[in-house]
Amino acid sequence: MNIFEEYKKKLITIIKKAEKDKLLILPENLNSVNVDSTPPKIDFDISTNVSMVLAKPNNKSPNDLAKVLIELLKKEDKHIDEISFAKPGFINIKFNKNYWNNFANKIISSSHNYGSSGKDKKKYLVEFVSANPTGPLHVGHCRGAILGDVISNLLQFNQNIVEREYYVNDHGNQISHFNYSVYLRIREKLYDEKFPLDNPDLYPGDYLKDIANSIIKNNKDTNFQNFKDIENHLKKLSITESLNLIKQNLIDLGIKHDNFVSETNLVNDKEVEKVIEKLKESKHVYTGKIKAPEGEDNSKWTEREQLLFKSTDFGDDKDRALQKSDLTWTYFASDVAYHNTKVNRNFDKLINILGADHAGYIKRITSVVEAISGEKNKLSCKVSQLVKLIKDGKPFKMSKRKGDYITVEDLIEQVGKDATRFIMLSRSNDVELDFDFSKVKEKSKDNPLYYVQYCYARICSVFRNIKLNIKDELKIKNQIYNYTNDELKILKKASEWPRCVEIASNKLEPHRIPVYLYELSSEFHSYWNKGKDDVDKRFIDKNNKISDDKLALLKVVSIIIKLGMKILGVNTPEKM
RNA sequence: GCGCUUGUAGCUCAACUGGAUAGAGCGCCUGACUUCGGAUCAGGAGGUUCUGGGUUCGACUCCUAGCAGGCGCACCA
Repeated sequence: MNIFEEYKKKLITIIKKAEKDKLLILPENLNSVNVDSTPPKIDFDISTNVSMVLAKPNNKSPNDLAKVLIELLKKEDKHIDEISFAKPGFINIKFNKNYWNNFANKIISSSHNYGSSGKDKKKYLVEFVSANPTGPLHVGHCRGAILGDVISNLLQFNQNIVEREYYVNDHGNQISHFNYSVYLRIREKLYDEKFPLDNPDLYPGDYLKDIANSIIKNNKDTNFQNFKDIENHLKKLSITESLNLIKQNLIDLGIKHDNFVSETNLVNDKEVEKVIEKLKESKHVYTGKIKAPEGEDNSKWTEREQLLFKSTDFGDDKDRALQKSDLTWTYFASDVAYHNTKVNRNFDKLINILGADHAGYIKRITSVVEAISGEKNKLSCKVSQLVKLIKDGKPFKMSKRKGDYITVEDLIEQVGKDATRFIMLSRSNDVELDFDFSKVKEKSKDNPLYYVQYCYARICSVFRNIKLNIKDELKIKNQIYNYTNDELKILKKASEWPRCVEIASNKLEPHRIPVYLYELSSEFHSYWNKGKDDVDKRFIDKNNKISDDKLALLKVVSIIIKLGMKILGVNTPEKM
């Protein structure tokens, strides 16, 4: 139930009828006709730009046109309390009490899906995290993880089918280095050999000691003397160990993937060859040379013939290599194979969440998906920007190589899952995020999460006082309310919720949800405090009774906060 | 050099997918606790939306040319 959308439909019906009656001339399409909420300072409920849009084709000023339209609307719509023209050409409408009664009742009766649009349902695959299985997640991964999870939640809230997937890069050189590092940690433990900390290819982090210990403990019969003999076996063990660390991190963050897809399996199943054959047939793959980038040091550049994907056909600046000089596949090649399996699984839309340092990768992978599927915009990529960690007012640098970074475990332990999620989500994903560790920890009162949770807790406290359970369905016999202007202000905000969800979902911008919830909470807190001076504005009267008007209002606000926080994956405690 | 991305109040960020006088938080100044929970509220100061052009009835938003920061640029993933 989106009141703006409903009104737009109504409006268009009315003006189309007026066209038939030769009262108006309509332009070819009415796409630019909008029905919006009014800015807060304007004391109306909704506004439309229709008279500005129609001004030109009718050769009239918006003002003159508005006079005609206002008369039409007054005649056709019984819910209008007040309607007027405002410069530069808006028509503002205020609804009558009856309208808002119906509105409140509708929200209460549709409490589980208020704001869920359910139109244009699709089947989505969301790939996110996909961090190399070489160790636990760090704070940087965390933002993308939460982003992917909440985008999935949003799409599910709008009744789409969503699969969450993790692509496990368990194949290339980095994994081999990682595996060898685990091996050396095992030798360190078993044969008392020092780990070579100066080798930049190796992973020195302390967690490898834990992995090594665990492998030793669980494989007592294995002889670790010769690396070559056990390399492949050990690789499996190492990957399983580090994936378990990652999975635990994800659980701590409240995230659960449906599938983990292994790169090694794709390679072993010859999926890469299959897709390359397919792309050769469509002339998107050829053998050729790539030029060195200009302006960079290319003294080490050796031009050579190699298998290339023609991504320049799709607007990329150069074609991309599929095969390394040793004739093994590049990361890109197996990712092409992976995306081919995605396309074959018949999803309507694919979504990838990438880290900021992989943004340059987007063009080639969307190109490949277009080449395979023949569909433009089949795959959309979202980049999660860096998280700048700040500790005691100073930037805190991380290095995965040095094993010197804040883990998700630290983060959750110190800040908490809910605060982490809420803060990381409250900024647009393509803006860098300052995450001040000490601030979030110490001054938790300044945290916007608590502002929203507190709003919910206050509502719960009223329910407790009148011996009602917030979780129960609200039963009001006589569903007629008499809201004051202060209360209507909150309902007006509540009416914007479906639009917030719709935009957040269409643009894949979940930060709109926490921003909205904060605003809604703000309206509520403001009203609450008016009760200090004005007894009529308190929810509970002297006799510990509550009016139906106020009870319904509380229920409406609580419903939206609950739904919103659920999308964010954040709790709404009844007491704080 | 090329590509992507960001630039809004002192700081951190929003801005309803082109709308009205650009809004919050923090910080600064002033005020409200015997309360349905002060983790809250009311008010004040604070702006050339990086710059120049363009499209539009209308631009923070779109186009274009710059400026500044970030990320990336074969045989890593």
